[in-house]
Amino acid sequence: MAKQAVVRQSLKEQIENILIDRIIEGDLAPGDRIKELTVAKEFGTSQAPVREAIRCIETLGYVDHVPHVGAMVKTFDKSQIKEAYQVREALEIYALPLISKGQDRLVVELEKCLAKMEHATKERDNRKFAKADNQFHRTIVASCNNKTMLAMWESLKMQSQIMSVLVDTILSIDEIYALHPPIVAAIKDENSDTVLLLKEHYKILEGYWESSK
Amino acid sequence: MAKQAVVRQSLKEQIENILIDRIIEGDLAPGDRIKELTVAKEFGTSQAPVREAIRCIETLGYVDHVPHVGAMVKTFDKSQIKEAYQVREALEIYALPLISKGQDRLVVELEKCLAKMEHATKERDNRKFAKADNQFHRTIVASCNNKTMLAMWESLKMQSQIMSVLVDTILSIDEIYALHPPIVAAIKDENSDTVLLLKEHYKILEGYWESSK
DNA sequence: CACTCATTTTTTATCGATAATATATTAAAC
DNA sequence: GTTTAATATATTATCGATAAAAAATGAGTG
Repeated sequence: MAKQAVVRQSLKEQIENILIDRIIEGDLAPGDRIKELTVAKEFGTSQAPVREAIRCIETLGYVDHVPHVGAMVKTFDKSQIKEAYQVREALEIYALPLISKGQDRLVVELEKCLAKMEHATKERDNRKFAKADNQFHRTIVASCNNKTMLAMWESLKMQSQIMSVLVDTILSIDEIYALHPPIVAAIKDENSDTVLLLKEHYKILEGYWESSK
Repeated sequence: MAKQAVVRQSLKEQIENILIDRIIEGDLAPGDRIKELTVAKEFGTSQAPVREAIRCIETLGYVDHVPHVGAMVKTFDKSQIKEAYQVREALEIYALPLISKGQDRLVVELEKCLAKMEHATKERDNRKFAKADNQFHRTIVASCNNKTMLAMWESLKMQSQIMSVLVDTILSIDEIYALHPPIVAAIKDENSDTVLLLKEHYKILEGYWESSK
């Protein structure tokens, strides 16, 4: 029988997760203030666990914090998103060549993501597309079995989320999709240069927001 | 007249910095427990700011935290250090080619680091060497003007610090030093493949601790 | 009307105390 | 003597209240 894990999360943890969710999901928009006592009141707790949660999401980079004034959801400008994507690129470029031949399970995983992306493209569901796209790239980073690296990559999800908002306004969802199948094909091929394709992918993304300043 | 900045740090911030320092400097060793009220008593504060500080250094990855038990300085095993060095490598490999020709100031900076490293090597001062070595690699990452990337690189300093303890036990300080001048030379040369040398650098490091399991 | 300064309000920062939980200790049972 | 249960102790988790700081308000002055 599967062990029924009794989840006993501290208030701080629960509040932290909820706040992060709200930021990621856009319920808390960049610039919005997060007032400690307001949140505390909402959850029926005291100020302390809320404070701790806020400080943690501050360290995680979700909010800016001015002493004696408070926390507000971070506003990302284009240059910060660009920076985040460079880091993503750096990590993925490192991970990709480590994918040894015959990683069938990985290819299957990536193809699943491709299918989801394609489906979302046809439905013009930007949010779903962004999610599948993220999963695609995450799979690449995860493939090299480096938890530290994966954690770093994931810590950028905030910026990636912001990016996904831009999809289909600045960027065409179809064009982004088109960048991915060749990468999977190259992994299967073994002779192709996967890294080159990935660099191309990021170059094109960068080109888009450079042109839309 | 230069503005005299009145530094007004919150207790939480001060405590956080002090604790991080202690961990980095080794005054708090891996496995050591950090008790909230003990720290609070030491600094003459209440528990609250100490708690916040500890939670922050927890999200920063310096300590592990077990609910209702407390925080202890993280113990890194070899595989985690290996992971951290892979991330360092990934970021530096990305940054290095971006260093365009004629970055004289950068080369000067790197040569300063080389000098410090050489000096430390002769004096057999491992700590000083590790510091200069870190500065060398940090300079490379910093060169690409990506604050996000630099922040990520720096978040690994904990692991790098641990690594420095191993210098001259597992690793010979002279051999590590020898890996660096060629990189600077290659940057100056313009025709040489800097990335290849950097990869070589990390391959050798990895080889050392692989062999010492 | 604009500007300064005092006043009030809002919100964070910190405190001291209590509740909840986990660990250590002891006692009892078999 | 080992195992189980009960108790005691240590420590975190949370609370409610107060202090400190910043921002907003408003009165007075040129």
